[in-house]
Parts: sequence; C-alpha cells; structure tokens
Amino acid sequence: MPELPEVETTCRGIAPHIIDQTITQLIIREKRLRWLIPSEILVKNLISQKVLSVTRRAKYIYIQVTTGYLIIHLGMSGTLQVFPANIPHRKHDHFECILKNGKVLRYNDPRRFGCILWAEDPTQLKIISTLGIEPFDKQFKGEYLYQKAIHRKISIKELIMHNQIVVGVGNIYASESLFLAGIHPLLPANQLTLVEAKKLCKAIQVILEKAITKGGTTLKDFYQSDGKPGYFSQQLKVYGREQEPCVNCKKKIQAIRIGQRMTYFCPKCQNN
DNA sequence: ACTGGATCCTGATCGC
DNA sequence: TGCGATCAGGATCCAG
Repeated sequence: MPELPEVETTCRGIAPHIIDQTITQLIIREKRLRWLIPSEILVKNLISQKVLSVTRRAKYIYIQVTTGYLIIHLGMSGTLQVFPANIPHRKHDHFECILKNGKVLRYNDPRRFGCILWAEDPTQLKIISTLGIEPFDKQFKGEYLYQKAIHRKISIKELIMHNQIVVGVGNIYASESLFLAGIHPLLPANQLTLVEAKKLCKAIQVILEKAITKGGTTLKDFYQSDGKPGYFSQQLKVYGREQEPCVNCKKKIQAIRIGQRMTYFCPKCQNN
C-alpha cells in the first residue's frame, strides 16, 4: 500500500490536472469499499463543482470543492490517476470523476480496503479527529515521542506505526526508519531513551522525505499518478532484504514478525 | 487504558 | 498446469 510518501506523490501528481477543473459526471462501478461510497451525497455535492485544492491529512487525500471535501484513502492497494477520458477503464476502477477538460480521475483498488467519503469539515470525522500529528510537524520531536512511548509496553516498531501517535509511518518505512536510527524494532517503547527518541524522529523524517523525492516505493502495485512506479524501492536498506548483507556491517538482515507484520532489521546495527 | 488478534478483499507467488 | 496455502504497503473493532 501506499504509505505517506505514496499518498503525497499521488496528491502532487494529480493536483495540476484537476485543480480549477469542473467535475461533470461521477461513475461509481463498485461502492463496496471499506465503507459504502455515499453515492447520492457525492453526486449532490460534486457535480458542476470546480476543484479548489488537493491536499492530504495522514494518508487521507482531500479534494476540495466549495461546499466541502471528497476524501479518499488508498487502503493497501489503491491508486488514483488522471487519464484522458477516452481511455477505457480497467478492472477495479471503482470510482471516477469525469472532468470538463476531457480528463478523468480514476480510483482503482483491487482489495477494496480503501474508502471514499464526503465531509463538509473533515476534522469533524472520527477517523480524522483521532489522528496523531504529521511527521513533518514542528511538534514531532524527540520529547513528544518520548512522552508518548514512556507508558507503553508495545514494541517501538508498533508504536511508530500507530497513527494516534504519528501518522504516515507504515510497515516499510517503520523498518527503514528504525534501521537508520540504529534501534531494534522489538525494543519496548517504555525503554526508549530521550536520545533515541530524538534520533528516531529525525530518521522518520529523513526516510519519508527521501521517499517522497523518489516518488514513493513500488513493491508491487503502487504507481504514481503518471503511471510510473516509485523509485524508493532501490533505496531500501532492510525491508524485503532478509538474509542479504547489511549495507553497513555485512551481517545478514533478519526478518521477524511483529504484530502480524513482517519486520526487517540488522542484528548488529540495531542491537539495543 | 492498553494489548493482541481477527477482519475486510483480491491477486501474486510458492510448494507440492 | 493446477491447486491450495500463504502473504501483501492499512486501520478498525472487539474481547480480555
């Protein structure tokens, strides 16, 4: 799935094609996503509206019109791309906005773990209001993470993937950030020192920023809005590299399962 | 309040 | 080549 860099890449990719464009028609082929697509509300609010902005909060994409926001989450396997409207749709193109300029914004999601919602004010939605801070927020600092970690027994890897703490850190970037910070993924959160917390915050920001500049990470099915894959996969130091030599110390990268998710780390460089 | 586990769904891959 | 089992980038909900 798209983690934060993939979502950011998607926003940047579609924005120039849809901002200031008028939505003329919606096509909803499959409304059964994580939650049912609110078809009638979308039609009522989006038709004849001009797109004002494309932004995101956590991994939720906000497409703003005058009366509110179309909110799209890509789940594990979703993509959002702009095509000329005459290009035939593909399998799993569940939702699309036809634009006056002859283009179409298409949402494709084989696993249907994503969602499409409407909100006049997204901050009123429960799924949005419970979100933690953005990793690039000024407040996301060592002190913040340290305070959040101090009473928790879960592993540090699970903690940073928790979106009530910090948003946007998914399974790939969690492993990569911990490697960069030199912290073992199984370290109990309440044993994280302030120094380590600072290092980890910085690492998360560095990794996410780098991934954004590379257009995200394509493992299988993520594509940027122009159809190209993301190139950050070439920069992955531990994720998916089980038994391969560590780029720093040559020791073999280990794979373990933490909370049902595969986790990769170097047993020497992350040995606390 | 926290924690671990189950759950939604399709498609790719692997072992037999 | 075919089949079943397993795994995948997320996040919510529930029982304990």
